[in-house]
Amino acid sequence: MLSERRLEVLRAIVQDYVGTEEPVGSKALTERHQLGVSPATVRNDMAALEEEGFIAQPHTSAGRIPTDKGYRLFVDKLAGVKPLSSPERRAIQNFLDGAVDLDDVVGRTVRLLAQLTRQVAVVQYPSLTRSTVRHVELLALAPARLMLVLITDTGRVEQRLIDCQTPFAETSLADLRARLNSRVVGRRFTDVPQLVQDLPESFEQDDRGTVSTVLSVLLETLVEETEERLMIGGTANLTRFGHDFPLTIRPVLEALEEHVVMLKLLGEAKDSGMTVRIGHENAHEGLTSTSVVTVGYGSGDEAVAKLGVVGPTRMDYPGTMGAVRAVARYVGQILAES
Amino acid sequence: MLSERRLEVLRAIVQDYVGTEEPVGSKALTERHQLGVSPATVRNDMAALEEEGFIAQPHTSAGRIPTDKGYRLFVDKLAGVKPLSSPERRAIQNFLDGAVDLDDVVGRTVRLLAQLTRQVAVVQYPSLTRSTVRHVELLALAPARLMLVLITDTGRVEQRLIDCQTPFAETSLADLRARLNSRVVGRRFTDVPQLVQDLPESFEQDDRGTVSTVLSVLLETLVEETEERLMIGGTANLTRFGHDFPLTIRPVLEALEEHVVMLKLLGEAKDSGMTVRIGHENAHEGLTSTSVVTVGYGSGDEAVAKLGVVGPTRMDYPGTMGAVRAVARYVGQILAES
DNA sequence: TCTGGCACTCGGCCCGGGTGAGTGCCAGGA
DNA sequence: TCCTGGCACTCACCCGGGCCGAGTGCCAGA
Repeated sequence: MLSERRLEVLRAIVQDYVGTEEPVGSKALTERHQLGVSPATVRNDMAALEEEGFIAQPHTSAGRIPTDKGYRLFVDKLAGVKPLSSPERRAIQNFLDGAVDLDDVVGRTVRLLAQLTRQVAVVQYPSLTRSTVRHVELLALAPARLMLVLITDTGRVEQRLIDCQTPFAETSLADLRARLNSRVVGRRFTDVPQLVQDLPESFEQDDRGTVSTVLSVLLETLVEETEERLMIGGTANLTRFGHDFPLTIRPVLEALEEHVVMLKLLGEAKDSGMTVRIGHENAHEGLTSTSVVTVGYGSGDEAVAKLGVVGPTRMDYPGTMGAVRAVARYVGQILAES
Repeated sequence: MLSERRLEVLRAIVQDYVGTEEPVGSKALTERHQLGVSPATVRNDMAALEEEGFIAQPHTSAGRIPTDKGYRLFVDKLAGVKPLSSPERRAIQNFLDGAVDLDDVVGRTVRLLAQLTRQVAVVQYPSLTRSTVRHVELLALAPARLMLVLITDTGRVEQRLIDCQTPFAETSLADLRARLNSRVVGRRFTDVPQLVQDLPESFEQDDRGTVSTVLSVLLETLVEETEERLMIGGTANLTRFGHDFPLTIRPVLEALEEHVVMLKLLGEAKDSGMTVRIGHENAHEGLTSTSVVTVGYGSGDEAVAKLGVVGPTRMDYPGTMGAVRAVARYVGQILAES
């Protein structure tokens, strides 16, 4: 295994490279860090680190830069999570407290995270799958035209139009509304199908068709809307990516716009705790030169969605992880209050 | 005024420059276009065009490139709007027909427009100001907690939580709901304040406070949500912008993320017909090297919102204008159907 | 008014030398 | 055994000079 000092050298290399964005050499290292040994010794350590694949040289006679494997070791063994300063915490709280509805909460979170980390922020809307029903509303827009409105405990609202074959009496509508709500309010979305299964039978012959239609639209909505939504911001920070722009940035922008891709990415992360995926650890090929830091957040103990940032592999991991974790906590609090 | 031929030369310069992205010289021009004159003559014309500020030289002994003023003349006098091919039209219609709700319509429109023009697409959600009310719903979530849901004729839904000081009987709630709807359904949002002004007076003393609260939240929602929303896509196309990346692209990304800025931009455009703002004609300084093509769209005769694209000043104006106009028409149709 | 000719300009490219950061290796010392 | 100073070597980068060619402006003649 690598000696203590070699790990220390790796840490120093990562820190310097993240700071300067330039390959770091042995002399510069000994000058900037108190390693207690000479450049020559560091060179030997570097040779060993390179042998093991933790660092690499862009070309002969250049300094070293960390590889994905090197960052991985750094994140796992060498880096802590840097807590935010109190002013930063206060700023977060103040900023999030001003939110008026769910869209606003998510929007503010994205902006906050992007600004704090100076990277691209990704925030998933609270998932319907893990949410519960706050209310189901049925409105008659016209004699044979209904609107279904679904409200979740996280404040999300979904609506659907329903065209019925036959008109539906206002009293029956009120009846259906009441029965539907008494069954599903407070229940999880995943349980709804079972809970409403036998509902049509309890209605009169004439209304059964319409009731079935309404239920099928409701179930459809549940399935469709289980596809999660997300919001992305801070893409301007991509310009701080590196020198060789167009080629690096383009696939990243494309991946970010494909929400399906991003959702898959979030889905692959652990449900609880922080996940860091570095460079080629990301399956999507547009993101192989980026690192993704994600964490779950929720209104209670349980995570209802995830948020995170996408940045260059040469990012400030401790700082980023600290910011991501802190933001997730505060968003959780805000959601719990509303 | 400029002679016919000089205009022709300008047109040729714009076309070639847009195609090649390189300064165009007199010889190349005569070779690629049937101008019927020699390079020397063209040089004289170019000198005149430069004198008038329509074209410029990046440096001595280089070809000419159009200035903003040159593009302006091109768009106003020389360029038509290129209609789309029938396959393209069919593709648009097919793609948009699959949309299930308003979010989906807007989302698909953005993607479509971005793909068609290979530029950044901006689509504004149908405006509340110019919309009419389809339905107002009031739900009792708890004895002293209501939810207000506002549904527009374009399918947009807004909701707000209301905390009341005193509980509100279900019958009063139904009463309020009915009276509210009978007054505002089918009316324009801007007319709502007047229409509900005297509503509290018609209620019993006990309920007046709550009714007032509800109304004030309703009016607040109208004001707040008159701030329009928009969706943006195709930012990956920014990478095709030019050679000198980071500096060009960064302010554009920043402007695009500031929805307020973009909304202002759309607001400055004409309500009907197509608007093209070229380079420095855009007030926001992040966008002075871009051109913005916008057009209003709506479910009926009247425009309810705008959409458009943001691209480099050296864009294919006829093609872009054709695509923007066509998409706007089809979106209008889709909205009218729903 | 257009044309061909001509001299001129200047950015881009290639080449070659100098510079310096950084390396690998080795022999000597703790 | 491990660390250190010394040394030769490599190679990216910078800089200046020279060549090339596209493109220009001007002018005299048709």
